[in-house]
Amino acid sequence: MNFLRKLVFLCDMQKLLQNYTVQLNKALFTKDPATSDIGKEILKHGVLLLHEEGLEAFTFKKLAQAMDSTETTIYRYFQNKHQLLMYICSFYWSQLEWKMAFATANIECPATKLDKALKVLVQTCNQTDGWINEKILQRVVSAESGKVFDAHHASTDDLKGYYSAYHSLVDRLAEILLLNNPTLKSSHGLATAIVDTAHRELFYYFYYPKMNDAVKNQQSMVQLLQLLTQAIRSHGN
Amino acid sequence: MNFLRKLVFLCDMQKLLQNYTVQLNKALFTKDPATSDIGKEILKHGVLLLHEEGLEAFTFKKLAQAMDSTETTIYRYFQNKHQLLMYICSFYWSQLEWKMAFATANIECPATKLDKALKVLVQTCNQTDGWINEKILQRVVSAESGKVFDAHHASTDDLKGYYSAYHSLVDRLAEILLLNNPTLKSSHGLATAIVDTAHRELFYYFYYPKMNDAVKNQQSMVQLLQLLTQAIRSHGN
DNA sequence: CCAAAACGATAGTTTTACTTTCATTAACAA
DNA sequence: TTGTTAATGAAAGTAAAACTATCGTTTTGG
Repeated sequence: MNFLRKLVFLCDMQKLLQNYTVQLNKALFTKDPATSDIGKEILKHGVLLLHEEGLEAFTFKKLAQAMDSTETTIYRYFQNKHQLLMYICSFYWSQLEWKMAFATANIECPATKLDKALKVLVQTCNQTDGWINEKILQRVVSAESGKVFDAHHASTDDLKGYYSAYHSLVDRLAEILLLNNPTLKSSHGLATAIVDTAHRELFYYFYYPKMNDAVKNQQSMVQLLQLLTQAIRSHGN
Repeated sequence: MNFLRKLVFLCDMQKLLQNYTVQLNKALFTKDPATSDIGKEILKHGVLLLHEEGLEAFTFKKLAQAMDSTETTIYRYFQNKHQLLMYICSFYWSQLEWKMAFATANIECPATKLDKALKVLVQTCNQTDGWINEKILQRVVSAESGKVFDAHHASTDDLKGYYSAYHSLVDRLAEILLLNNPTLKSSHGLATAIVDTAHRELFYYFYYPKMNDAVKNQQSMVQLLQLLTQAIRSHGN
């Protein structure tokens, strides 16, 4: 793909994503924020405030002030800040899966498909003018998503819905892995490891750039994942 | 190494670890818990209670009750529950580094050294009779350590000390990686990714065993890391 | 045995994380 | 039009968490 085609491709995708909304699983909200203006305001300002304050210092009170509304209203949409964070993460993952699907569509070669999928995982978002700020969204998810995988969950039934966006993304990658090496026995586990690693790399890239020689730049993130790719293809042979 | 020698090795190591204490960095406490009996009680019961309740529901009040002391006393050692969690994680990492050093000592072959180092990372702890319950400690760290890597830290100066145990572990692994492939440019970044991946695998193994086909058993965790190993050795050649 | 540090007991403050109630507005249906 | 319902806002209140302060007692090390 030459430079121009790449540019057209990216613009096309960004345009399509500009007004991206999803119907996420019911375990993620009390009232679906995607169905009302005020719901979207909660998400929009929620992302910005989470970025400024971090999950610990973030409160519904501050959020209500920031979006010029009331605590009561926010509680009508989300049970607590963790549910809101999980919704936001799921939104991101769902969007990421969409990007991955788009980037790998109509590509026959398994190796190319995998390469493109991995690049999507570590691509930094720069779009700041959509109804949700994707650049900030990515930073928030990379910083806080580690906190949503909890060992102390209520019931295992809720779990499926709660993590469905994440799993959907992982599953898509797992399929691409299998295309590259049909003998892989733990494609799902590998896909999980890869997605998590990509998230961690982005986290270091954004917040600890000096701490980690591997993530001085994006190129090195891609390299790390390619290292994984290499291993995947040769595994079992 | 045959079965008997392996057993002797393990027993030896466990004995040495039985009364393991460390002087951890000053950024991790107000008053060093390793220097008093009550400090150790805080750590011991802290681990157990964190395991039962999870970080969210865990409070110093409950901890004080569990160890038959007072909130005030605990606050004399730790500023808040996050600092306590970080201390506990650092304790674990420090111990893990010790195990890694022990397991790889006096081994010349880089490949064997790496293999042993990786196995230490995904080895499940079963010791429950030390002054600290290692089995529970490992579960707590695998469940909660994701929450200590925060993007919203006070000053960058404190950071070095705050994460020094973690980095020390990563550095040791990075050195072993370099022995295996001196051309590696991002040994530190790779080591970070491997340690994190190992942690994640243990987390899935303990808490989501059915969710992830890769971690049905420990063997598959080792396989995943060996897959990484393979890649590391062949990288750049 | 004395001085200093460590600990416990009690009480108090501020903030968070919610819940409750009721009034207002917008929407839409008969 | 009017009546009904859903959505939001405003205000107040509660329970618990997350500390802080004071002071008396115990422990310990020199």
